[in-house]
Amino acid sequence: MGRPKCFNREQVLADALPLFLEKGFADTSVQDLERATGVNKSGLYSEFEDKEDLYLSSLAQYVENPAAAEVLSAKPLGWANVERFLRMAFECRAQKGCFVVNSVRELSILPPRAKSIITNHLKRVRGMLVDNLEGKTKADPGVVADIILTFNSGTSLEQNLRSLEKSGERVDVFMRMLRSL
Amino acid sequence: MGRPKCFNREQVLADALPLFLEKGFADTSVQDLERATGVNKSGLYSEFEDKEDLYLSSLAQYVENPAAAEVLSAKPLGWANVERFLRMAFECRAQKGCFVVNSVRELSILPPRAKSIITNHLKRVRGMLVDNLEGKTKADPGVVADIILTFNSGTSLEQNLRSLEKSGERVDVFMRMLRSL
DNA sequence: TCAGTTTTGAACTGATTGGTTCAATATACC
DNA sequence: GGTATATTGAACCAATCAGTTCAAAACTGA
Repeated sequence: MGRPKCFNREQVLADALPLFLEKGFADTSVQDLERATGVNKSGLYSEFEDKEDLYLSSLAQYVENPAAAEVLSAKPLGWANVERFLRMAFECRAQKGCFVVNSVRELSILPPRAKSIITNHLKRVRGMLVDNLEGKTKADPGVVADIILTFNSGTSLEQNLRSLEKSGERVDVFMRMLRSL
Repeated sequence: MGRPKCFNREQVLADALPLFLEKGFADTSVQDLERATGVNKSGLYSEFEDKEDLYLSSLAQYVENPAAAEVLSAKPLGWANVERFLRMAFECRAQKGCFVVNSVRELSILPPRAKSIITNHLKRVRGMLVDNLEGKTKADPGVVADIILTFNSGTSLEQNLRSLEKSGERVDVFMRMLRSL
């Protein structure tokens, strides 16, 4: 044994996340990451291969967050879960949008693994949405799930821009639309 | 008079646009812009103050594009216009999403004027949507317009990620939802 | 206390960034 | 054709980028 490292991988990822979330990959410098995490370059590069690796690890940890999964698998399945899922975008992640959504915008300059992390995650959420919709709508549950995901992406994106006021009413009306199908 | 410049401002903006659209502001270098526009640095810097100015000018020209305005002001106003507007996202801009939507993701590192260009544009489109919805829905037309804009943002964003197959069906179902309100 | 092992901070590298400078060049007008 | 004026390309700049190196420091186990 030697000197123990004075940082914790998961904590570093958690500290890096809001930075990547706000500035994206390209405009976040390693120096920024040092400041935000409190870990020196040599520390970071001993734990992660490069900036891309740190970003991907941060993204991977983000999608492992069980919050969304919990909401969508609460019994009994149904519209109530969908509505809670949509409202999470404003409340739970009241920060600055969703890391996954923001990453999509930068896909073209991110390593290919980013795309697979994101598509896997979306596939999982879509599946859970379908489970909640099965038998609850006359329309194709897959298509409805896609519409919900699209609406959610739009919502997350707009958090970079709009004030969140009155967004509750938007979800109200959107849910009425969904239920009336 | 002296030597006439051998490039055209609007053409430069048009050439720069797909580059900014794909890679965003931060990851597009001036060298990239030279290549894409065929105009040398000194040419670019004689026409534009800096990279931000070029980006903003490109964005401003983009939102002046009359395509969306034409679709939404075709007589008679109504659902058909809304549907055509939503389908434009896949067809007309079959490229890689909407410049406005992609800019939102980068707002935090863009000059403040970007935000005002974008909010102005969204306000205009929202107004035109409301005009098309007035009297056509029992719900608040403003809220419905917001939902349409949110859905459209989501759609544009996902063009960075998904294949466009079956997206037509999504619009079909979404329009049914809207009409049933 | 000391040997062995690991982390750390700071200095360093080469490439690239946005932006400037300026002499050479190309044009228009007379 | 000559002259005034404007554009051009290439060299140049300081700052920053991601990433490396390594000696000094800090810890463990004995």
